[in-house]
Amino acid sequence: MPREGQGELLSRAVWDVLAQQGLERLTIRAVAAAAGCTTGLVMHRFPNRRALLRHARQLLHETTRARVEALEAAAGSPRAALRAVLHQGLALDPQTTAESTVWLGFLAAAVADEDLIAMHRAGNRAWRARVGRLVEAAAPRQDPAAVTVALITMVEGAAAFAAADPEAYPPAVQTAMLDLTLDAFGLTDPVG
Amino acid sequence: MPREGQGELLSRAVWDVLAQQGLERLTIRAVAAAAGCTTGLVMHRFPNRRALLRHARQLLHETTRARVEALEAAAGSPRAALRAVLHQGLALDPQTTAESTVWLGFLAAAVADEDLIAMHRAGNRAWRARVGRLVEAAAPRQDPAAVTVALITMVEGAAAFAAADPEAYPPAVQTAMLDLTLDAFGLTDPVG
DNA sequence: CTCGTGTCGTAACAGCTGTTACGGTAACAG
DNA sequence: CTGTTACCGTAACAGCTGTTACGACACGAG
Repeated sequence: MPREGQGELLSRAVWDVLAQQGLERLTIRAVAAAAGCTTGLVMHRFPNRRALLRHARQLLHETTRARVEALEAAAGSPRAALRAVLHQGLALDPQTTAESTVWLGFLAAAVADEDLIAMHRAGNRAWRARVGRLVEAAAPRQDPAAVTVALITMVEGAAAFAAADPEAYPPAVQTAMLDLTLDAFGLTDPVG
Repeated sequence: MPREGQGELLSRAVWDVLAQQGLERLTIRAVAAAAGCTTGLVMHRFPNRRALLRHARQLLHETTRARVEALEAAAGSPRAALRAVLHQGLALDPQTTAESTVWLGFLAAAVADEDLIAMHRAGNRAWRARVGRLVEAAAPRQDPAAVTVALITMVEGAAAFAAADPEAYPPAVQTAMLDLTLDAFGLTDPVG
């Protein structure tokens, strides 16, 4: 029996319930059912429901951060890195669409949870700082700080819109919007 | 006893609970307490909880739409109208900040509610079409459709970020971001 | 083998949930 | 005044919630 990966298993079950059934049905019994176990294992692994949500939230943050760092390391130029990092924040496939829904659920749950809102703020400020560094390295035409805020709010809003209405915001629309904005900010290399 | 305004009174109570206590504590008893009545009045006015949420959701949509239409009618030019309409979508004061939180709560609740997600899509598409008309009238440098998507996703994302972390996204940051983006899209009049 | 320990399923608990049924009461018609 | 009707507070119901207590089982130590 895996003792190590069960925290992660339960956190992924939290994601599944959150993405498919929403925040209101995010109960311990639903999580246990999604994980294929009983509530006994859940309560044995976590002291209470809030701790389970915190772990799932932090694991989501670390997962996306690892993916972003890999993309950033694999990019050939600062501008390519910026585009790749922003690109993965959109809702372009079932994976990232579900992630956006889960992220939104956690944010809505954070309204009444002091720990969740603190985790959101820490993660969001780190994300903003990371994109800010990439923007500065990419040398935009305008103020890098304002450009950074414009880009991250746009990406997150687009992911939320696309998750809630995939037909109205298909991948082509999202990528066209992102590339157009990057170009308007002078963050794309001239074609040639 | 007001028979007419009680639906609106209860819907505003729904907003209050949603903004201050979050989606998880949005119970009929909490709504009744916020409205200063008992559950009997709530269940007499609405057949069930979902109908109450639907009414509150639709009232929020109509409220913002009326405000947007007034701003649009009062603007002197298409570009001024566009900026005013986008400006009111940001979270710049307690009023609009709470609205953003409530909007986000409804969107999170819509994951498991077929009616709410349908209402969101209808409202969002109407909003997108409205901004699209303003963008076209304002004659941007780039593709109006893509510019429209960029602007509405950015505004909604900024409102969500600001509602969740007001210190990191003060009004000056949001407005600077919006004006910078409008300028980058060629949607601001030259200063003179 | 026995024993202890960690793991986890089962069952129960109190509390809260949406919803329903019922009773009182105010307003209004005659 | 009486009777009717709509309104709404009170109380209850079954069901679900998070959490706890307890027992079964596996497994390694001695």
